[in-house]
Amino acid sequence: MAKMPEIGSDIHRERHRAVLETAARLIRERGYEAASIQDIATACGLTKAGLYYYIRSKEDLLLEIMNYGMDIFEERVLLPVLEIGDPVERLQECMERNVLLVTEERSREVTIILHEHDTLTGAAREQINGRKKRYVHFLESSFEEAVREGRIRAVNPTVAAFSFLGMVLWIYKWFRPDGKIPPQRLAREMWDLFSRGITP
Amino acid sequence: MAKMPEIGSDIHRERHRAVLETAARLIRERGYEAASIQDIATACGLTKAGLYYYIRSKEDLLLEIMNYGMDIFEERVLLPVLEIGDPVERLQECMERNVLLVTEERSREVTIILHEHDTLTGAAREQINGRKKRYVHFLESSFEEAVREGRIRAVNPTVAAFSFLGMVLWIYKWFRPDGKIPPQRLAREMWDLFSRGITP
DNA sequence: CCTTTTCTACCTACCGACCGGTAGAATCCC
DNA sequence: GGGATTCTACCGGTCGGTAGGTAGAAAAGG
Repeated sequence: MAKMPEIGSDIHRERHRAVLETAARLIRERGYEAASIQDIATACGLTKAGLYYYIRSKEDLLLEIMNYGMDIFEERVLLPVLEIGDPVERLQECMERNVLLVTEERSREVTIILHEHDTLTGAAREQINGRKKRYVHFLESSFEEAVREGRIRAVNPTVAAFSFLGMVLWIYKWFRPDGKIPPQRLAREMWDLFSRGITP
Repeated sequence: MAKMPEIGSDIHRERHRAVLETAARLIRERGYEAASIQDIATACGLTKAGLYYYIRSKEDLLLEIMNYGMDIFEERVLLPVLEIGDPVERLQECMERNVLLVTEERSREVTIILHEHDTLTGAAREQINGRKKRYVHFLESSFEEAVREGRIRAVNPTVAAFSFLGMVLWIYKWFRPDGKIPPQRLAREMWDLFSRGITP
């Protein structure tokens, strides 16, 4: 019976992270089901059995990628805005950071979390769903707070949160890095639209 | 060499449509790659070989489902609003119809088009992309027209179109028919948000 | 009206390829 | 030497797809 190293060395952890990133790239490009373990192993410069030295199973690999992605999201989006006092300014900064996260090349792999939202099962699914829900609740609370303080008009916080998320997260489906709209401008114009609407 | 019936009888066409709808349900529930031909055949009450009497290949089945879905979308959303004179009223009606399309049980299978947006390849993919782009261009033109006529303020039509789409189409990821928000109310509140924004 | 042929709508049985995953040996590096 | 790492070789199962057959209805022929 093969044993998994209980405490990986630094170099092991580094290798493991490299596997996650390579696997994430492939899964984002082809989708989870279409990207086979063989493909992923080859892309990592390993055989299939060699890859299994670093992962427990294909589904666990996906879970690890999603948790890794959520870590990046929280580091680059959620945590930096958490302590902004003004709820409107907080939401604006949050949208800008989130737009940049899903548009910039080096962090686009987080969109696996978006696309494969129904792929995991059981406890793994619940774990990721829990982390996602924290974000939704954060948005809902911020909208509630902004309404309470009279900073925005009385909107339904849930509808506002999911509209916010829809605008921002849908981007991964259509945005092209070589297109006409640079990420920074997209973030600005999207907030302007969300903030003031379309009426004159 | 087996030959496909050139002109299907009415009963054949009806069977074919039933196959599409059953397959669509399965593919929406499990995803295209995860729903096997065997699963689909069994769900249709056929053997695998029997199913192939009605379809040419798995990918062609997906293409047919997407075209079928686009037909329903155009019938229930696009065509009815096409001749509304006022661009703002047109966009509002369009959002409401689109929200209802993706939320109501009997038409939810159209969301396969949304989720599997990168699954098709080659000519099939181009065909569906073409039909999708018609919708994007319709929205962009409507925003342009509304700006030109001074009915809305000067927003970027592309950003407005994709924000509109993001809010509306993201719904399939989170909406639950047994949740707290009925489709009709969601449509109304989402338009209100899109129209007036959040500022007081 | 009855037989013969043709066609529709499936079936059984199978194909080669690939799936995720593993046992156990070989190799590498300290 | 001895653990860490990666290999070869293989497992049973399933994948999309197909060759070829057939029951029964419909059409054609006498």
